[in-house]
Order: sequence, then structure tokens, then C-alpha cells
Amino acid sequence: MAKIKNSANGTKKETILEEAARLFYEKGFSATSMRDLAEQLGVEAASLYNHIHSKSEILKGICFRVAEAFMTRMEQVEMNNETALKKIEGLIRFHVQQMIHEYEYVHVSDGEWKHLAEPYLTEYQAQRRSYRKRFAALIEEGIRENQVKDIDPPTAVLIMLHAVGGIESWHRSKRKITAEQLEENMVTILVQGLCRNDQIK
Amino acid sequence: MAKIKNSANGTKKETILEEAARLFYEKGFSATSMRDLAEQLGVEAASLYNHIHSKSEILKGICFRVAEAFMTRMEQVEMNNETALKKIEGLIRFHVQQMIHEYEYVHVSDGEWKHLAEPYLTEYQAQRRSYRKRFAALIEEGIRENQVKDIDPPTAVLIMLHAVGGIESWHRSKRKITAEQLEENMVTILVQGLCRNDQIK
DNA sequence: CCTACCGATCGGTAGG
DNA sequence: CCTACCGATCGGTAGG
Repeated sequence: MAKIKNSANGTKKETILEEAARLFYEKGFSATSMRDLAEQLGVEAASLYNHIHSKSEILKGICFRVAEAFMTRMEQVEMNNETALKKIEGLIRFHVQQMIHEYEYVHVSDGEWKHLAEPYLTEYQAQRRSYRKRFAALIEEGIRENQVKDIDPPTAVLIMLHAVGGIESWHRSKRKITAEQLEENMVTILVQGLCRNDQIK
Repeated sequence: MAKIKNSANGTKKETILEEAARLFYEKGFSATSMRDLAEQLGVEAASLYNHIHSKSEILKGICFRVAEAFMTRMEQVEMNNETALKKIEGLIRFHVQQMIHEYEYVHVSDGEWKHLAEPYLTEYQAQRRSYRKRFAALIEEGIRENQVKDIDPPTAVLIMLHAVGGIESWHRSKRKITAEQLEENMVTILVQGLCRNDQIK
């Protein structure tokens, strides 16, 4: 008669999502069974269905929470009055920080979204496309302002977004530099990789 | 009484690996069943076992083929007489090219290796660690030669290896720049991101 | 929250 | 290469 404890920020559903993110990160969505998840939470598999409707709904919860966090940040960045290059740097720093502190959620969202059921699959892909387009628009702006090299903006976006995924390995490694050093290294390589050489101070 | 046709380079086992790579790429290893694979090849699932021993063996074949290709290239690069920076550029170009032409194999190897069975899992992880260490050593060499910025070499390796993974999205996209342009964009951002600013010609 | 259980599907084998 | 089939496990439901 074990009970799922409520998570810090609230409901039991929240606790389930959190543990699911950990397991999906470790073994993948398809290789994680509802019985695996229940075991980690100390209950029977059937009991989970009092809090969630399906396995698919859990994945949906994880993916859209991440998508929303990045969308919200994108809106903030677009509205501030910095140069395009500063905006890009701000986004990269946010990606790095999210990857450091919420890497299980981010990694699951990035790697397992293809297992979403319709109509969420389509919806998620649309959000992802929109985010990338807006990121690419910032890079284009940087090129017009002569701060950024004349490169293909969508390609630059792909590099930026995937590069921060490398932080996953940082989590697994023993010999760790600090999170701050990691962030600075990322910015050094990525932002200066974008930057026109005559713009580097 | 359909038959699996022999692939260009030989055996039926080869044909099976090729189709499996495509399916594992599309749906993931765990979500792909032997019946899915058999259907794509036009035979019954049981027939596959005349050519391979298990589902796990297929994954092993894919992962180790990719690992071997990169290891072989690493050895070639280490032995040539270029500067460290040129060696790094050579490796990045190889990664880009592999990602363009063999992306299903590379993507499956990068994303599904965790489903390998022992002892292959341990063996694969060891190869992967070794590759990254040797890559990091080249970056260290570049720093000593004052060609590369003073950054954390293992972090730089993570960025390089993950950044090229973005090419997956290039394959899916409609509006494509050419493979050559893609390679140049990658090198521009990544190599110059590593480069000391006073070293850029 | 549990016990009991469902139909479907899984990887794989036997035997021809 | 196939048919026939195995035990295990899957996501999920009924009913309390």
C-alpha cells in the first residue's frame, strides 16, 4: 500500500513525470515499461493510471514542458534591445543552462519526441520548426548587421542546437569542469565561431 | 517464397543490416520489431534467423562498423604530418561526410548503442572513450602550438562531435544547400570557433 | 491504492 | 525459405 509522494512543486502526476524523464533518458521511451516506472515509484503498474491516462501522455507532458520553456525564452530574447549577436549568445547560454539543470527533460524531448502520438507529434514538430526559424532569423539579422559571418543561417542553427547536446556526456563524466566553465567554453567556441573575425574584441 | 536479395557489396546479412539501419534510424531500436524488418525485406520474421543470430547482433554490426570507420580514420590522421589544426579540420570533414553519406548508420550508432548487449556494450564504450581522448589530445596539441584557443579540450570534443549530428535535420529538410556548402559552413563555424583569433588568415 | 486479468505483440525456436 | 508455435512481456482495464 505504498504511495507516490507529492513532488516539491505539487502533484503526484508531477512526481511520475520526473521519474519517467529519468528512465526515458536512461533506457529510451520504448524500452521503458510502465512496470519499470511503477517499480521505481514503489507502486503497482495499474496504480499509475489513476494519475495519468497513458504512457504516451507522459511523453507528451515532458516534450511540451521543454518546448514551452524554450519558446518562452525566445519571446523574451526577441523583445529585448540587444544586438543580434547578444541575443544569440543569450539563447546559447539558456540552452547550456537548461542542459545542465534539466538535462533529462531536454534530452528526452530532443531524442524521443518521434514516439509522440498524433496530434501531438504534428504539434511538436511545428513548434520545433518555428523555434528554429526564429533562431535563424536572429542569425540573419546578425549577418545584416555585419556582426556574424556570411554563413547559411539554418545550418548555423543546427550546429548551435546540437552542440549543446554534448553536455549530456559532461554529466556522465567524472573529471568535471564547473558548470560556469562549461558555459564559457561553449560560448567561446560557438559565439566566436559565428562572429566575424574583425568583430572579436 | 520471397528471397532476400544480395546487396551490392555482398551477402544477405549485409542487406539485412542496411534495412535495419534505416528502420532503427526511423523508429529507434526498441520500437522496431523483427516482424517490421522482415516485412520491409519481403520475408517472414523467422526467416531472418537463417542469416543473423539475434536482433542484438544486428545492432552490434551497425555500431561496430561505424566505430571502426572512425577509428581507422583517426589512425590515418594521427600519422600524417600536418599541424594539429589541420588534423582537427580533417576529422571534422570526415565526420561531416560520414554524416551526409551514411547518416543512418552513424545516427543509429550514436543514438542506440545503449541497447547493445554485453560484452559489446562495454567494448563499444571503451572505443568511444578512446576516440574522444585521442581527439582531445589533438586539441591539446593545437593549444600548445598556439593555434587553438585556451579552452577545455574534452568540452571542445563534445561540441565538435555533437554539432555534426545536426546534419540529420539537413537530410530531413526540403530547402537544401549542397553537401559541399554544408561541409564548408561546418568547418567555418567549428574550426574558426576553435582557432585563436590571431591565427585566422 | 491493489489483485486479477485482457488481447496483442515481442524475440526467438523447432522442424521441415 | 516457410508454418506453427513458445513463454514472456507489453499497455491498459475492471472492479473493489
